[in-house]
Amino acid sequence: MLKKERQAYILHQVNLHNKVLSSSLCTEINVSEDTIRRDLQELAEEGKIIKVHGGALSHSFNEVSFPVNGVYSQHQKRVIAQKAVGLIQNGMFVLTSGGTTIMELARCLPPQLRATFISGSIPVILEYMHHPHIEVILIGDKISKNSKITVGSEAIAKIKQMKPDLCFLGTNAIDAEHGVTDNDWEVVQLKKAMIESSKKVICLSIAEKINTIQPIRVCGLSDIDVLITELPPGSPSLNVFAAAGIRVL
Amino acid sequence: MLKKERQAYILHQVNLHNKVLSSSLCTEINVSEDTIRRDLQELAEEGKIIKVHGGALSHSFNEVSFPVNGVYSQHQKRVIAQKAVGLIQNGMFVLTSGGTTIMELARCLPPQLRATFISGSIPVILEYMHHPHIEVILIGDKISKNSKITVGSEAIAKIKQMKPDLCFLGTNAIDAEHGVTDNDWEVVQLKKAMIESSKKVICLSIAEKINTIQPIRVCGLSDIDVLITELPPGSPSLNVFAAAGIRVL
DNA sequence: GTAATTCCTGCAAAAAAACGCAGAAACCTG
DNA sequence: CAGGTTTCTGCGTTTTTTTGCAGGAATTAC
Repeated sequence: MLKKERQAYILHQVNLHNKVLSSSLCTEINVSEDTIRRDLQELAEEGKIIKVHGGALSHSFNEVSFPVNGVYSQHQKRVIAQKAVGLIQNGMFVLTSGGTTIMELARCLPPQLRATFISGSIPVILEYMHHPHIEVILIGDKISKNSKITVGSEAIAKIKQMKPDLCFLGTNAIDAEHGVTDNDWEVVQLKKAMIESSKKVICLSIAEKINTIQPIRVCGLSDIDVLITELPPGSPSLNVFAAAGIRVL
Repeated sequence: MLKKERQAYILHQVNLHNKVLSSSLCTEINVSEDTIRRDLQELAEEGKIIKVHGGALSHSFNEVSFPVNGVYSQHQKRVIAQKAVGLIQNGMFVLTSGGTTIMELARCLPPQLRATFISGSIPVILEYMHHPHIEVILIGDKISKNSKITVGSEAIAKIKQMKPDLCFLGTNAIDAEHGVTDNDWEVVQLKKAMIESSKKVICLSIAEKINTIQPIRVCGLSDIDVLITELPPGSPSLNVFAAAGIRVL
C-alpha cells in the first residue's frame, strides 16, 4: 500500500467516523504503529485532521453539536455493522439493499478485504467506491428519488440472474409473526428478488424495529438465515427468532 | 515496445486501477525500473498522473485539488451548459456521459423541464436526482472507480437497446483530423455505443481541448451533429468543424 | 500512586529515486 | 549513404525516503 493511499484512507475514515484510533488503524492497514503515527502527524500538519493522544479527530468534531438521536442510533448501527462485517470473506459476492444501516456497514469494511459488492442504492454505492480493493457492481434501472435506489423490472431481472454468497438487508420492520415488512412497494419487490437469489440472507435491524410491522410483506422468518441486532445474542426479545431457526448475532 | 505505447499502457493502467506500482510495471513491460521512472515523471509533468514514492496515482484520486483551474474553467463550462440546455425539450429522452461539463449541464437544467435522463455516471446521476420533474434512469454494470461511471458489456448492451433523442458527450479531446479521442479504453467503448444508439450526438468541449489528441479514438467528425464550446460560433478555430457539416453553437 | 499505553528520539535496513555515463538505436542532413 | 546528432535505455553509484525497532519520556487510566 502506497503512503498516499494510506493517508487518503485514514483521512476518509476520520471524516467518516469523526474519530480514529491509531491502534485500530495499524491492525486494519497492517503497518507498525509508528507509521500510523507519522501519517497522522503529517495529516495534522496539513491541517486535515486534529491529532490527539491515541488517535485523531475530524476537524468538524468540535464545531457542531450532534443531533442526539442521530448519534445514538448511529452508534447502534455501527455495532450491527461490526458484527456483519465478520461474515464477509475474501472473494465473496455480496448483495446489499440500501438504508443507513447498510451505509454503516459499507463504512466499516476492513481495507484489506477483497470482495465484490452489488447494490442499486446510490449512497451505498458511493461508500463502496471509496474502498481500495472492492469491486462495485451497480444495478441499473429507474431511480426512485425518495429512496435513492434503482427500482423496476430491469433491476429485478438483473438480480435474478445472480447468485451472490451473501445478501444484507436493512430492515424497516421485523416481527416474529409477520416476518419482515416494509412500506415501499417497489423496494419490497426488489428485496424479494434479492432474497430469492442469494445463498444466505442476513437481516440487519436495530432493536427499536424488532416486533414492529409495516404494511407490505417482504418475507417470512424462514427465509432469513442470520439476524443481526445491536443487542447481545442471548437477549430475551431475540429468543423467538432463534427458536425459528435463525442464527442470531 | 515503443515509448509512446508504454506510456499509453501506463496511463491506461493508472486510470483503470487508480494506482500503479513501478515495480510491477517494470516486470509487466519488461524494462528497467529507470525507464518506468522516467515515463512516470514525464506523465506527471504533463499532469496526467500523480507520481508518488513507489509508483503513481490517478488524478481523480485527490479530486479536491483543482481550486485554480476548477473555478476558471467552471465558468466556461457553464456557458457551454447554458447553450446545451437550449436543445432539450419537454418529453425528450436524453443520454449523457460523465465529466465535469455534463455536471454543469445537470446543474443548469431549468426546474420546469420534464424529460428523462439516462446516464451511468454516479456524480451526474446525483445531480439529476435533485431535479423535481426529471425521470432518472441509471445504467448499471461494474463501476470504474476513477471515472465514477459504469462500464462493461452490460452497460453497453443496455445502451444499445435504447434510442434516445439526444446524446450529450463530454469530450476530453477533439481534433479536426482525428475526431474525438479519449484515454480510457472502457469509457471509449461506452461512448461509442452511446453515439451509435442516439438520434442526435452533441459534443461539449471547452476550447482548451480543441485540436488536442488522446490515445484512443471515440468517433470521427461525421458522427457528430452538434459541437458546443464556450466560444462564439463564428470563431476561426471552429470553422473547420462547421465545414465538416457540424452545427456549431 | 502505579501500571499500562502512547509518544518521541535516534538509528538501521530496505526500498526507491536521482545522477552520471555509455552503448545502442533512431533521426536528421547534406 | 555516410557522418553527425539526438534520443532512448540500462547499469552502477550515491542520495533520499520510508519503515520498523528499541529504549526512555510523557500521558492516561485505574
